[in-house]
Amino acid sequence: MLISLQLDSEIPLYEQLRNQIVIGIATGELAAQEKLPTVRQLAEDLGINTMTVNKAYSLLKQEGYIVIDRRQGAKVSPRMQDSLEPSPQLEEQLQLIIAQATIQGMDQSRFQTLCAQIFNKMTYRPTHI
Amino acid sequence: MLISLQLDSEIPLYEQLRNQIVIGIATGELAAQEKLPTVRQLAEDLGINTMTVNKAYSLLKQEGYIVIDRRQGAKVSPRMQDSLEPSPQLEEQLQLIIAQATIQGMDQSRFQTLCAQIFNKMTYRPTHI
DNA sequence: TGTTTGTATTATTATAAGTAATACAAAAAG
DNA sequence: CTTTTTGTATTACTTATAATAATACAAACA
Repeated sequence: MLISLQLDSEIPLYEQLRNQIVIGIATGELAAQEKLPTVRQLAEDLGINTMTVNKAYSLLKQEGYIVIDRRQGAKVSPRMQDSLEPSPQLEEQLQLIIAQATIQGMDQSRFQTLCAQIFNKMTYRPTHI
Repeated sequence: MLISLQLDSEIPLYEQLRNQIVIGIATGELAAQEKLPTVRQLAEDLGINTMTVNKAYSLLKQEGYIVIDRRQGAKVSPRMQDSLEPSPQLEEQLQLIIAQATIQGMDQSRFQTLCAQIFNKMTYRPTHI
């Protein structure tokens, strides 16, 4: 999986890394059970510090996106829990985005078209038991 | 307009303030041409520093959401420019949100229902010339 | 002429980001 | 058992940002 970091971004490196891995999981570029690079390997590839990668991995682990074995390394979680209701944070973020889009003159139909295009790239399916 | 800040949030105060004003404009709670409180007044009401409010106002001004006269104070911009295409930042943020929603088990139809609910609260309409 | 407005300036404190150098425990391989 | 590789914990340092504080200033209006 290709990861590109913007060093001049206002978004912290560990957060950029976390976000791209989340997107990678959702698009299917990172399959379930797939093994992620080691923190040392990824740090070397990206030219950043080991602890910065570790911070991203720890965050992903805490959020449930990946599972970490001491020796096996980091793997994509087999599946996420189906939340019956959208998380409040998701709703807040979405409200802000829609507010900005509205003020910029984007109407609902164009917004939904954009959403549909993005959804079409998401091949992630929770592994039902 | 009611503004509530979370002091223990990881989101900076000036950014929370900026976000809530943007949402207020989109929902119509803040009408176009409406005068915002002075930085001193708002700072006192919220119990925060004047410069923190000023930072939020400066950001909103820079983004085009409000117009500032030296004596008149801050007003909601009469209208925003209709951007023909969605801004890359909007698309990036939306992609991340949809990725997270997908992994959490939310499908496209439920997502669009949520979007529709939020859109229904947005009464902002650009003032066409 | 005052008063109120946003703003510029300077300083201080606290927190976060990023890097760096190690060290350690667990697990697999030899 | 020994070695190697894994994530992780620790400590330290530098830099940047957030927030507050106390002023001061120029523009605009009554």
